[in-house]
Amino acid sequence: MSARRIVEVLTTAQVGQRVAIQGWIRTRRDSKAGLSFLAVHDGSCFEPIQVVAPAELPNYASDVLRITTGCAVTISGEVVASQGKGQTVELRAESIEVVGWVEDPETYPMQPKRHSMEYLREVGHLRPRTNVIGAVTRVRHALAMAVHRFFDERGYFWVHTPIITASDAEGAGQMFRVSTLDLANLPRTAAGEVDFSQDFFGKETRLTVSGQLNVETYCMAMSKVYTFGPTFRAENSNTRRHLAEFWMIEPELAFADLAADAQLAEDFLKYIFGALLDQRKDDLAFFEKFVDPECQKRLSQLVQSKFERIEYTEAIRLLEKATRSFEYPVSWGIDLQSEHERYLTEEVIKGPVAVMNYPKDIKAFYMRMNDDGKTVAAMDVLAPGIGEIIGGSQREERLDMLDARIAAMGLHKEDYGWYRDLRRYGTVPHAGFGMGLERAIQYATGLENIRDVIPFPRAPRQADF
RNA sequence: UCCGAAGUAGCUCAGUGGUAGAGCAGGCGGCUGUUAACCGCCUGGUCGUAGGUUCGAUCCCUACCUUCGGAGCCA
Repeated sequence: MSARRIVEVLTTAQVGQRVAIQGWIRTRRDSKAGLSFLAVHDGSCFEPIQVVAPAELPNYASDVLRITTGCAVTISGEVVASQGKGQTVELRAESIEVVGWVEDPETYPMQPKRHSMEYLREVGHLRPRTNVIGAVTRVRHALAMAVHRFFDERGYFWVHTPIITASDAEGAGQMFRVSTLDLANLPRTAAGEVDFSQDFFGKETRLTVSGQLNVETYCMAMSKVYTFGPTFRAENSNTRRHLAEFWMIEPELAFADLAADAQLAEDFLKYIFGALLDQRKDDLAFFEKFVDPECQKRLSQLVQSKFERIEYTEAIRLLEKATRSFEYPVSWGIDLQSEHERYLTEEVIKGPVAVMNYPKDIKAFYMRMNDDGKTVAAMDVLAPGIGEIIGGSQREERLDMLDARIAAMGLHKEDYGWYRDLRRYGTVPHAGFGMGLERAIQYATGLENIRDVIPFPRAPRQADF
């Protein structure tokens, strides 16, 4: 009998059917009525399956009564209607094989009780076995797959932009160095500087902080493209919202302006969160019950809402006439703080909003200069409960304007040779945005610390597992 | 990096200037178609590290390490 996933047994198996399952023990409860109850999970769904193990099993005393949380098992038996409350069907075991024992149950780090998220981070290799991390894993997968479906259905091509880059001019953010040089014995130039010509790539290289500049090259040929991959920041950020390694989604759309970009962002968010609501009811119900009572409501409201659009200048005006006070004072030209964004989306608009056309001095060099000469075609999508969830812009497609921006920001245009070429050869208006996958998962689940929504968090002083 | 808080049993925590307890987990027994089961007994800790004050420190002081929260940066 080949094994079935537990989700199939719970949802599609008929009473009377004989099936086998394989998984890990959550809990064991014994009844002197001559049976034991085993809760078994295999990751396929939130609910474990209840296995009833009768004392008549030949290895009941020798094996079943020694089973502890964490043991791996193969169990075959008959699907029966449950006599107890809490589940409709259960598996009446005809054979139980313990595939892998827990060698020291007393010190097995996972116990059938609620652990703190901090503790689970310390046992990152075992935390996937918990309810909460299992649920995160399924939610993360569902969102990632929805991202790919969304773009695929609309004719976008997934472009695998490089992880390693020789460009140190990608924009803000400290970068990790990539080198095979012997740190204890660095080659030096005559001037005494490190001689990177002897390094693996013959030049200085680092880990990418964004795939955007690279994906723009494919946008200028494939029209609709996106990146979806790991991104790295060497900032010494010690917060619950930052990672040194995270996954980012960056679509880029040719022959498009800022309005089209904002519409794409709206359609995108509604699609991926709608898919999540549809596919992961079990996990979202868990998050709603134990993590964040608002999470499902927040998602369904976003999916059903019409996103507002307001100008940055209008946003400032709304903030200036707010009755409440802010820690950071508001005036035209400032970058919006988290408290400002939350106020706009939660108390003024009461829904998602795209804030458009920001002052040029607080935005990146590649964003398109508006005719007013003061603002650039940037947009941030703000959502209740989180603030900024997406940031994007129309890109500067005019070479002379781009060069002026590069110069004005103290950058060197010779560092942007291939990027400038895109403006010299068949340039077109184009736009795109970026969204951090982990931020989206936090939004969906209500989990407060970003280190709990990525399998193996990388942060300052944290690279375990 | 800055500000604040915390590090006591496998886990979650309580506690006192005279070297420590509870619940859960684990072991044994009892009971029960059980639902993080329940009841009894037992096992289990050089109280983050290094100094200092003191007759004596887990408790007071200093430094360091780590974690958590906030800020900055941002996704």
